[in-house]
Amino acid sequence: MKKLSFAEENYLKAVYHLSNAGEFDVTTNSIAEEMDTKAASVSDMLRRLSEKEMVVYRKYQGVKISEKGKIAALQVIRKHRLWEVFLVEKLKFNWDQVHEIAEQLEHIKSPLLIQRLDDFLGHPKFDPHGDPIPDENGLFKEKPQVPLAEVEISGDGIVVAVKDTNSMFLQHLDRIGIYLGAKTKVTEKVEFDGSMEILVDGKNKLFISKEVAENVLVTH
Amino acid sequence: MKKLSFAEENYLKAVYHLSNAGEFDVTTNSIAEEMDTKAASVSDMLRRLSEKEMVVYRKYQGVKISEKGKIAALQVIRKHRLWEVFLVEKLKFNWDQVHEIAEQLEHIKSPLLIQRLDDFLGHPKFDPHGDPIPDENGLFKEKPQVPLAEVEISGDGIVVAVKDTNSMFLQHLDRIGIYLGAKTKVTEKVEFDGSMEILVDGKNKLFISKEVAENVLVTH
DNA sequence: ATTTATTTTTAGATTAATCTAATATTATTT
DNA sequence: AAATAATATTAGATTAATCTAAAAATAAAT
Ligand SMILES: [Mn+2]
Ligand SMILES: [Mn+2]
Ligand SMILES: [Mn+2]
Ligand SMILES: [Mn+2]
Repeated sequence: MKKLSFAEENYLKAVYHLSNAGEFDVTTNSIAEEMDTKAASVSDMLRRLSEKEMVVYRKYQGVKISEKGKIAALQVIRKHRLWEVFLVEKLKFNWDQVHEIAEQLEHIKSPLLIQRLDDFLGHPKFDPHGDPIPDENGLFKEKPQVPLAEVEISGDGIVVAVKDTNSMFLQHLDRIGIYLGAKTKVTEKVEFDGSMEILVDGKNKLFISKEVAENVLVTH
Repeated sequence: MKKLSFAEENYLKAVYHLSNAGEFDVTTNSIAEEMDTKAASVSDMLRRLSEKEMVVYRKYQGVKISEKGKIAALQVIRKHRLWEVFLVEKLKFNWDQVHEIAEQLEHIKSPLLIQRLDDFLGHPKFDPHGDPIPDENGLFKEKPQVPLAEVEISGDGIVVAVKDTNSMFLQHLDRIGIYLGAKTKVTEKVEFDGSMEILVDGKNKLFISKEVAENVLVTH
């Protein structure tokens, strides 16, 4: 099994994520949108990934990631998230600055490097956005988590992850004072527009929009 | 100025190194040999780099790196060497294991990343092989250095760099006990084969071959 | 059940990077 | 100075990854 190109790794990651870790079939157009490319390019790449048995592809029917593909995708995801931890923990980047750089670093090929990096970082289990880091075998467990938007009134929680990792969104969270580990209590829910009032760490009263509520994930 | 491809960066680095930092013209064949590729591929790439004004290329006459090209090459070299320091100092790699990985890492594009990495490492001036690390402006100073082979008998020195960074050579140095910072005294020189006897740190008597003597650089 | 719209694939081009084989240029030797 | 050898460039293919436009398949609407 020859090693994958950057493009192939990126496609595999997209298929993995869009299928929710391999559960559903994924459409050509959804991949094109996710990767900001054209459907024609996707079809072509799917044919090639299929020849390498990284995906199960039936023309016009959608694509599923194979076991082999899932293993490869999870290693790329592992690298991405470990590098993000490195950037935040060691190089003092903010969590909104690390994604693009990790997109590059995730393609560095050296199992030993990743093993050493993992050691250096103390085997972190989650990245700066609360996403779980797969181990060498692709295994990981996620924290149970639910969007703030779905928490019932007066419900408590702890922020454990963000769904969107867009830089603007993360900067907004910084500005209003929401961070991983923050304690939340939903004090009011507005039916009309999905916005809500929450209490952060028992002291900061915040009004957050539906968009924010849907993209902040809490556990309790 | 659009950013350079990995291939372009690698060619630029080769031209820079082979020309001894831009002093001489470089031949097509020497680049082909250095990069383990074919002369035809080199000609093609030189034409393209020339269009981008990264090199001054006269067909059949050889190539010189331009000022623009030198700046680009030095930034890649800076990244390569900083990453090597990171791998050795922080991830506990041995100096013979870092080159291939740095060959990949040197192409990551993020000025901020390199600035932060440099901070994190404490602004090192030399890499694990004793090579100087250019600053953000491409400036650096090398230690005065001479191959052990050229040191006269009974001459003292300190090992400051290695000319060859091949893994086998570095492992050999590890085995016989030569390392950066070691104190050397030439105790005997054999005309016949260029080998010599040296005293390391005033206590270890070593016989070293011409090959070793030519690739260990000392200062005094 | 047709027709229409949407989605997906294929056909044909393009660009970067590589190769082999053929040609051209420059250097070296008679 | 001509012949030969060494070096370098071009011509023509190939592969990966992308694109636009055309064709094919599937889904939705009449
Ligand atoms: Mn990310
Ligand atoms: Mn992340
Ligand atoms: Mn190196
Ligand atoms: Mn080095």
